[in-house]
Parts: sequence; C-alpha cells; structure tokens
Amino acid sequence: MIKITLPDGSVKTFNEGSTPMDVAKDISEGLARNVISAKFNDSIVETVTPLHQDGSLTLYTWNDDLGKKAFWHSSSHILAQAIEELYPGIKLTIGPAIENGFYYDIDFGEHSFSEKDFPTIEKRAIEIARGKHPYKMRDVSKKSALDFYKKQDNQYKVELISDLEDGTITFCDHDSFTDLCRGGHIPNTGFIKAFKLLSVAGAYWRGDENNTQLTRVYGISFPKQKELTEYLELLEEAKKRDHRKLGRELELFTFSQKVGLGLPLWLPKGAALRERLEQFLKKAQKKAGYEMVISPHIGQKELYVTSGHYEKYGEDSFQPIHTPKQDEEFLLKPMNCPHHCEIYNAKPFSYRELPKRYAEFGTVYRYEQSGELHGLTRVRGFTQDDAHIFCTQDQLDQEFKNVIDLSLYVLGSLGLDQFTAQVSVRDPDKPEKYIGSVDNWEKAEQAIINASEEKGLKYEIVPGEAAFYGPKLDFMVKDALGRNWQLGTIQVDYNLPERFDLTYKGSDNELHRPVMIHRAPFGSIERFVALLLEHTGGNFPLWLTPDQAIILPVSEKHEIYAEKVLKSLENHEIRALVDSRNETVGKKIREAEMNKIPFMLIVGENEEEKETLSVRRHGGEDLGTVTLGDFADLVEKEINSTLKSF
RNA sequence: GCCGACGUAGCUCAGGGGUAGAGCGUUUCCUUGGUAAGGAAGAGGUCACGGGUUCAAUUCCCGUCGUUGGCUCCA
Repeated sequence: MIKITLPDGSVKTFNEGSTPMDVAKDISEGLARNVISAKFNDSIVETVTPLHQDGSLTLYTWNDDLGKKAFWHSSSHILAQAIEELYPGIKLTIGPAIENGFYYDIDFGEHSFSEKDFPTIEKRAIEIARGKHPYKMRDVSKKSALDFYKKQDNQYKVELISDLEDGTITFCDHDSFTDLCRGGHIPNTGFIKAFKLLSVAGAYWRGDENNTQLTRVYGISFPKQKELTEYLELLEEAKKRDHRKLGRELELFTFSQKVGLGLPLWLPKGAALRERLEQFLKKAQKKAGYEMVISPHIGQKELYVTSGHYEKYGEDSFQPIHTPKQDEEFLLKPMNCPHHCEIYNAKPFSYRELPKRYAEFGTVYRYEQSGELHGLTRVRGFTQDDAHIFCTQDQLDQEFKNVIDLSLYVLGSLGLDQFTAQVSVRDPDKPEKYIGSVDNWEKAEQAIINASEEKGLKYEIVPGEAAFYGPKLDFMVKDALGRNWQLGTIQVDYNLPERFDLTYKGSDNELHRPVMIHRAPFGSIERFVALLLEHTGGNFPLWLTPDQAIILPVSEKHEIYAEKVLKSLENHEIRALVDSRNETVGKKIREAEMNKIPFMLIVGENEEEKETLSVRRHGGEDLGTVTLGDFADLVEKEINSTLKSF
C-alpha cells in the first residue's frame, strides 16, 4: 500500500502500482473523466503511470495551466505524425507546448511547406485524434534510441539523445507514431476535438543562427470546438485592436519610407495625445520632487565610453557622426543617463541636498535589427519618460518605494489594473556579464525586494534578466485581451556613479558616492501609446482621448448654434469639434462612432430653442437632452473619477 | 541580420501575358435631414523600384526596397 497526499492536505491509501487515474476515480467520476495530466512529487507523470511509493499527487484538467501544457504537448505529437505521413523523409526536431498552443520544428529537406498545406494537415490530425489512440511511454536504451534515429538519418534527434543519460531515455508511441519524449501526455488522442494550424515560420536549430534553419509550424488545439472558435475570435479582436491599424484610422501616427524605418511620425492628434500624457506625468513628478532637465540628442563618443555603453553596444549602434574639421566623433544618444550624470556633476552637492531627481522626456536612438521593428512597440527612435534619482545609500529604500508609488499612480490613472512586477537579478552562473562589485549588487537586489514587499506588489524574481549595470524591477501589464506587456522599469545602478565619479559631501565632511535610480513609468511613450491603443481598442480614457465630443448639427440651419456650443465647450476646456458637412445626422453619427469619439452632441431645432444638447454616448447610449452646463459637469465628473490627483 | 509570405487608387481589397477594377474616402451638384451609410456626376494608379524572358510584362523569372509572421537580439 502507498500513501498519496492530495493538494488539500488529505492523505489516502492506495494499492501499490495504482495510477493517477485510479486516484482520480477514487475522488470522483467527474474528475476521472476530465483529468488529463498529473504531477507526482514535483515531476510530471502520465495519468497511467503506476505509482510505487508514498508521495504527493496533483491532478490537472484542461482548466489548469499544466493540464493545457500536457494537452498541447500531446497535440504536437499528432502534428508530427500527420506531417511525417504526408511528407515522408522529413526530419523532426523538437515540438513543445507554448503559452498558447504548440509548435514543431521540422527540417523539411527538399519539401516546401506553406500555409496552403494547413487544411490537409488539420484534416489528418483530426482523423488521428478521433482514433482515441492512447499515448504509451516506454523506456529505451541510449543505443537503441540512437539506432532508431540514425536509421532515419535524423541528426537532430541523435544530437538530443547524445546529450541524455542512458537509462533516462523514453519514447512515446501513439497509433503508428513514435517520438523521443520526456512525457506528460493526456490519456489518449480522443480528448483533442479541435485542431488548427496558425502559422509557419523559420527557426534555427537550438536557436542558433549558425545552425540549419528549420520550419516551425505553430498550432493550437482544444477539447471543444467551441473553444477553438472563441480563440479564433480573440485573434480577430486582437487584429481589430492592432495599434498600427488604429493609429492610421485615428490619425495618430504614421511611418515614411523616406524618413526611415522604425522612425515614427506623430500626426497632430497623436502629438496632442502624447503631450497630454507627458503633462499628466510632469504634474505628478513635480509633486514628487522631480526637476525637469533637457539634454541634446547627440553626445561625444567619449561620453558613452565613460558610461560603458560604447563598449557593450557601440558596434550595434548607429555609427558615429564625424565633424568636418576637427576629428571628433559624436553618437546619437542611446540613453539619457550619461547626460544626466554630467548634469549632476555640474556642481558639488551636500548630503543635505540629496536626493536630486532629474527628469526628461528624452528621445533616444537605437539601431534595432530591421526584422525586429514593429509598429510603435519596437522602433529606432523613441522617447523615454526618463528620470534619474541620485541619492545616498540610506535614502535608496525610500526613493525606490516612492518610485513604485508613482508607477502605481500612472497605471491606475490609465485603467491598467492587471499587472505584476518582475524583479530581474543576476545570473549567478555568468558573473562576467555584469560590471560592478558583488557587494553592491547584493545591496541593490535587496533594496528592490524590500520595496516590492512593503508595497505589496505581486512580484516574481527572475535570475539572469538584470541589465549589465544593475538589477531592476519591471512592471508587466496585462491588457484587456490578456496579453502581457513589459512597461515601466525601475533600476538601481551603482555603476554609473562610479564611472562618472559622482560624489556628494557627507556629514563627515568626506566625499561619498551617490546611488542612482533609473526609472521610466511609461517606459517608452511610443510603446505605451501602442499598449493603450490595443488595451482600449482606441477608446481612450476621456481625459486623454483626442476629441472628447463632436457637435452634429441636424442641418445647415443649426450651424451657427453649433459654433456657439463649440465656443462654450472650449470655455469649459472640453475638446470638441463640429461636423458641419452636408451629410445626414445618421451618417455623421456613424463616422463619429467609427472615430471613437466619446460624446456626440446632436443640435437641431429643439435644442437651439431651449439652448440644450442631445447627448449620445459612443456605443449608442442615449443620455437625453441636457443643458450645456450639465454636460460640462458630466465630463468633468467622469474625468475626475479616473484621473485622481497624485 | 536570417527564413517564409505579401506589396494594385488616400484606405480595404478583387483581377490577371494584350498598357487596369470595386467599395469607402475625396471633389462638384442636388437634397436640409433627428441617433451607425440620402442621391447623382467627376477626379484619382509608371500595378513598390531595378533588371531579365517575350512581338508584348502590372501579371512569369531574378535582384533591391518596404510591410508582415517567426528566429536571433534588446542599454
């Protein structure tokens, strides 16, 4: 008999050799029907793996992340089978489950494979699934595993197996298909009711561009057809909210081939929107004790040699600008911090004057690889809502907490309430990647963790993700479609103060080294606007949106009254415009809806007589006929409800 | 940077070896309207660019540029 501990802490006794499925059956029939994966003592097992010792067992269904993982992993076996049947001689490599679905990297050799081939594969995959073939794991010796793949001339699998220990190698069989596999499958293929291929792309063997390029086939599968339909609808919705599409439709920004790739051009409405975002943050920063500074777009190469950026990124940057007479080299600034360090250096400081908080909406230029450019989220010139705080070691904790408060205020005012924090620390195995002393790194990492704890952030510590000069905290925001965005960042830096020889005079009359905090609540304004566009679908918060109201005169006869309304809305600081085109009200409403203007103010004979407005909300809600004063109150109230003061 | 797909009017897209089409937008005229498209007429394109094949290329082939899905990278 073995003792099995369940997640709720209860302990049950089973015959030795019982399987997770047996345990599920013992708990309830419903669970037994739905269980698709299991974890026994921290390792993933099959639902049919016999258990021979005491231990704790967790059962997973489709509703668990690990259940989905087993489901998609199992699906990738089916994908591989279908492709191998249809293209004999291709070489399979790896096929893992990912966040949304799975992929398989395949060397197609002489065959070509494109989206046109999807329907055939999908059809065959569903046939295989319907066969309800059980997934069966079996142990194989290293030698026979190698023989199996050498016979197929599959150097990839041979390479994988060569790295494995003899005695730990397992194959998984289902139907007529066999694959090298560590395990973690659903009971049989019949659970998969819907199967869809999503895209095909190139990927290097083992992620190394010096290796063979393989074809990566992405797919997704579900236990119900309906769930696939819903997923595809979600993808459709994401397409509709694509910031590149909305940016064009709402006339916020554009790109020009002549200007250059990755260099966004902000149109009047977009520029005004940015301006509002910047004013919003400036106001909060002023209250938080920041001072605005301004630095130029280029700096001498020497500046970045001092900062260490040149050594690390120089060759991948925009190349130096040379002056015609003197033999000087300037770089487009990739960071604001070196400039801010020199601003700090402009005069000596006493500890009594710290912290100094220098803020700048600084535009920086980075030579991103052309294949990486994407709308506003990945560009070559962008503006950071940057600031650098120079403080004493004693002030670090408090300053860090203050920055967290500011970041939380920013996220809250923009309706971004789903987020987590990621604390990025050193990779302990690669000390050569970082500059600065181990002692300082430890102090900095601890300061970040302390502050996150105290502010009650949901955070996760990720080793190896730190910048080369210091650890950091990043806010990961979840948008309305559940997608994660990395946004604002707060970074502790002991390195630049050292390199720029920054000092302050302490109470002991000696010179000391300040600590530096880099922080940017938005991160990059470009990227932030992209997030807001996709999060809101273009329906920005009222305080931020380009046009808050549009006045729609019913006919030409009411244009004078419409202009009068516009004037008084302007007096109330409401951004509005008049649609005085020779069109019907129906058409004007339709276009205002498509332009996502929050309020449509219809003015005709009735309104003109009584000096009122008929208010229609974006989306169709009729707010009835109100006076201008009441409308202004309504707008003010709505703005105040989202935009709290800091 | 690498691999695949794509590039036709301002936008969304159809077409296809014999010098171009729709809807929306835009312009003009008619209409003066009441909560998601009133009517009519007109303008607008070196079919991304450069080569090649052909009697003939926007269409087929090659290259370049750009967009895009990934990979790699990301101060």
